[in-house]
Amino acid sequence: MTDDVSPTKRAIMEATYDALHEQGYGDLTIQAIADEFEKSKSLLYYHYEDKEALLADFLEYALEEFMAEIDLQDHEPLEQLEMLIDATVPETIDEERYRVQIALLELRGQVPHTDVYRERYTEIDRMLTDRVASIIERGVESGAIRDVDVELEAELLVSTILGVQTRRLTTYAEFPIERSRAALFEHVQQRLVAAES
Amino acid sequence: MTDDVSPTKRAIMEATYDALHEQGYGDLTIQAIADEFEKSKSLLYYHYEDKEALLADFLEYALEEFMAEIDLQDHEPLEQLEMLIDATVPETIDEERYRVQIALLELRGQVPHTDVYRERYTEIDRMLTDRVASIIERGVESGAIRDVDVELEAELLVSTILGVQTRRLTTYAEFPIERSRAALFEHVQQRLVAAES
DNA sequence: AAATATTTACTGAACGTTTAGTCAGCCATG
DNA sequence: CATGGCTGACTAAACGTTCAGTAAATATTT
Repeated sequence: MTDDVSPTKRAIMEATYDALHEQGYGDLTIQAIADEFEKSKSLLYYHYEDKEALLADFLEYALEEFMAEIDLQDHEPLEQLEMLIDATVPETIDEERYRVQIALLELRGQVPHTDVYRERYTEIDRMLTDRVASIIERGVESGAIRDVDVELEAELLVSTILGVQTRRLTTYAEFPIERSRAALFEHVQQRLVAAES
Repeated sequence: MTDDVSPTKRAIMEATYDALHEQGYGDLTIQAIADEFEKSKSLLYYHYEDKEALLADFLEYALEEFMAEIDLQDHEPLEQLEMLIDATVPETIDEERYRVQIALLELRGQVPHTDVYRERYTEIDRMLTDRVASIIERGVESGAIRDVDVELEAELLVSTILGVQTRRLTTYAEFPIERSRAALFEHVQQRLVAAES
């Protein structure tokens, strides 16, 4: 959907972001989306069969935005891991990233009751974990990373990142994000970096 | 509320659990709660001013159940940490624990739009982190744990636990819970346990 | 290239249903 | 016979969804 989609559908997705941001998932009505949308409410039904279809598409849209953010360049494995942390748990979080993370948090809560959502989150979780695992694997091969259990380390890192992200979004602003970031970076250093020989 | 509450209010809380479990937060209506409740819908309004008040009370109720689950006995610090992991991320998750965790996951998604929720989750987050920190501190004092940055280690462990919990609940059953548990236990060993001298 | 038909994007008003919330009154117990 | 716990019938507003219709763009015929 990233590029090839009609401007109208894109506008609907943006309106859904805004509505979700203002109302939360519990009060997310078609009317609320329409209110954030320049065109009419009925147009939503021209483009989508029903509310469920619209929201399913929105989740895909939001996940694409998330994946785009962590599209890492060619770098050393250790640098890539640090870039990943920096992208998922940035020191200061701008409006754009904030609304993506909030949206994904809200929709995740709906997973236990919507099978399509569960599939999407499973998919993204696996993609992310595999991505991390392959970075670590490259590091092991090049000698930059110790000969660790690759899958285990990937699981651990992904979980910790998600945990920090979630706690940051759902507690007050005083949440010690610098401490958590430091802990994440140090975690990578201590568990993964090969001892100098 | 754990003990001193009327049976009716308790029944309302249980009905809310069931409704939340069947409908999800998005479709959680007063009627849905009443349907899971032996008595009438109007009675809900006899006991609570409105839906919001009922849900606020429910969150408190659910958080108490959660806290009760991790009420650790007197044990060695390292044992306590392992008990904490075992309570929050059990190998197999029974119905009771599952519905508590699901409920807390769903309500957490609502935090960005409901200040009362944010306060509660901030509170529980802080309590949990402080509890972990004090366990680690005791370990350091007794020499069972290395002389680490206590707050940092507590942050890291709490985040990782939440991350594992969340991923487990929002991906398919194939989620490698054993690997995640192993990683958590190993994490405690490797980062916290004092080297034998 | 003018005239006509068809399709596409879109709207406003309306539909039946469901929602949160009210209220007059009932029925047991003290 | 008063009071606390409780109910069923009710309402106004909000809900998701439909639909008849419009105006502009595009395709087809003449």
